[in-house]
Amino acid sequence: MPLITLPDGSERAFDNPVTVHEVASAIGPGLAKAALAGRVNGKVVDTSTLIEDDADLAVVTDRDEDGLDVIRHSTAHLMAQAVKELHPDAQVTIGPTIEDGFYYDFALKKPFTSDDLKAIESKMKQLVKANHPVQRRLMERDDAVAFFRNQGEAYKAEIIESIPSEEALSLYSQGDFTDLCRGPHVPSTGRLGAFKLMKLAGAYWRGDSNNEMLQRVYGTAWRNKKELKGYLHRLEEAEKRDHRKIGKTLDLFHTQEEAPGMVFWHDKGWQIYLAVEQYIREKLRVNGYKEVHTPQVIDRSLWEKSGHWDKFGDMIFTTHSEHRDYAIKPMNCPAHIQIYNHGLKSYRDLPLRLAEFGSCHRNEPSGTLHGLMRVRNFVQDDAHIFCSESQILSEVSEFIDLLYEIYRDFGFTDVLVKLSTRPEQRVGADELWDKAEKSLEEALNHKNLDWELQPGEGAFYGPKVEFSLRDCLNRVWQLGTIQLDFSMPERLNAHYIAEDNSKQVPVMLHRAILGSLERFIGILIEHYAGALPLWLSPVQVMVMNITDRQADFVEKVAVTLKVQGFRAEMDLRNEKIGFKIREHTLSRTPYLLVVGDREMENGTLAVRTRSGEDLGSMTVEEFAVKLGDEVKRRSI
RNA sequence: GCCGAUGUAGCUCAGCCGGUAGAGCAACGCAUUCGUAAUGCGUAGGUCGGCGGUUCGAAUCCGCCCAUCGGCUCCA
Repeated sequence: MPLITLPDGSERAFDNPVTVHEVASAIGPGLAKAALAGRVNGKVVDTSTLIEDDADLAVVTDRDEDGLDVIRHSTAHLMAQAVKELHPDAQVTIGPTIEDGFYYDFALKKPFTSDDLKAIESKMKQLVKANHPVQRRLMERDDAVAFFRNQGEAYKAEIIESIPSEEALSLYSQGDFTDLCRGPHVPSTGRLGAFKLMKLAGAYWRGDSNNEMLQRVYGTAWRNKKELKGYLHRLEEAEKRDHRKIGKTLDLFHTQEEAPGMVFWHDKGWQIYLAVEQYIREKLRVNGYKEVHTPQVIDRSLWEKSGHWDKFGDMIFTTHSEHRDYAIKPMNCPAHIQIYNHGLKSYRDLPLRLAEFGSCHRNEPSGTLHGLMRVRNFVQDDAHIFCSESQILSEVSEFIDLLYEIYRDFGFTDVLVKLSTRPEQRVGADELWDKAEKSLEEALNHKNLDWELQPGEGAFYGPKVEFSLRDCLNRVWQLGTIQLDFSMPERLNAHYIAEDNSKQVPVMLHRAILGSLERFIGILIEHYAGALPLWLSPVQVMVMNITDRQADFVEKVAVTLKVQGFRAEMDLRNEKIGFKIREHTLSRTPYLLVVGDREMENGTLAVRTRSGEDLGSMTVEEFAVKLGDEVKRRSI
């Protein structure tokens, strides 16, 4: 006699066990028709699920987030069904939902082509029209293994074998297609429809690069056609923000075949770079860091001692001279320890914070390079803090404050925080790791941050916290990090004399806020779609004449602004003013100053913003004050 | 590194079945001196990513390499 409690608190009693669908029908035929799944005591289940005892039930429709997830998951199954019908020799593996959609991995000798994708999509549409009921049934583990082996589905059988034996296995069938799946799924294929197959990709079986590569098909799925269209439109808009595209059109930087993964900064891009670097330099100075500079080419013996040669040898660029092997430095830390080691240190010297904008090279695998986001030559706002164990918490804490302050200045508030703990391959005693992980966790909680744990993802020498932002296509990139290191100072003989006159090894904190400046600028460009805040804009002001008569006046204005430290340029070309305005608006110059006879007579400027706003006329002095104020406030 | 796709003028792109390349914008020249998102006319510009092969003949077909793009793996 189940008593069903609905989300609005109302209760309905039934004489016999009922399915979710039956409850929905009892409430109303409209709801029954709209039901995609049910949420029984918080767990999402099929509409065919039988409820035997008293329970809370919410009927899940497409207006529910869980409903959308069910749609996506079922669309993945629909795709697998279509693939099996078109390519009977394909083996299915896994097909989860992801943000905005789903993917499914297939094992198939012949690579899919984009034509195959079209064919699969049409087949999916046919299957939707056929409106196959989706049926769930349970199967014994051994039977299930036999069932899938029998169908030539070796991967599925392997998955089942890895599922704990006490768990019941559910199989879902639609038409001739049966898949192992936890579910839940929509009641029938006719409930799907707003989907599109997006791209093909390779993916390793079980995410392990030692395994064979499968073919992954990505798709997107939505509640209805309108939402799908909206999503595709958002994608198109996002692609316009791509920093590689903007970098080209705004003439910021380029890359070329002869130097893969390394950036040729053009003058405008370099202005941004310098503005960012100068800003950070000032922040570091105020916050007790000492800026240093170390060699880019250092004998390999130092990297052997630090342990990097062993672990990352194949990713270190090398060079040699007079029978000596050198590494082009992949990081600054061993060099900073050399500076630390120069002269005996006392506990009174700690914490010692050494910062460097050091150019580092890493031979990243070719397939991973990506615009400014993943490069082989980069500069970080890198620093190493040498401190005692008792100073860790306060140092980490202060670092987090500084990081958020800086992100805010750049206009970033949506920061993802992750704590990565000890990996399998590591150095250092477990007690040390316990302590290190705990102090990071403590610092994060102390700051009331939402953070995610990434077990086993720490560096080989210590745990770390990562701070990430998303790019225009929603891909996550790590920028800031703070990493505890109990190992390298010891390996490289760093010491200090403690209060009790004993010789101690300092703890080293590796930390960066922006991370690689290249990547950070890539994120900046995308975040602002090229229209950087005034203080970062490569050209802040463009002064333009209407006819040749005003050329001298324009030049005077431009020089006046330049002398005051503004990045002002002038455009004296023999072009119509509309043409010039259009060009400099498209190049995202924040302020456009127009000088005609009228202005020249009054000694003023007509001020226009890149967003098309007319700020009226003002004198150069007035404009310079306004500009200076805005730069100082770093207004966005 | 692995899987797949792509690579034509400075940029964006066209070029069917093999017959020695084409547009728009930009550039350059001339005219125009103009008031807030494109003035008109003209000129010039390409070893079709590289190397090799098939062919009477290759941007087009085949092979290898390089780079880029989308993923996967990796990321001190």
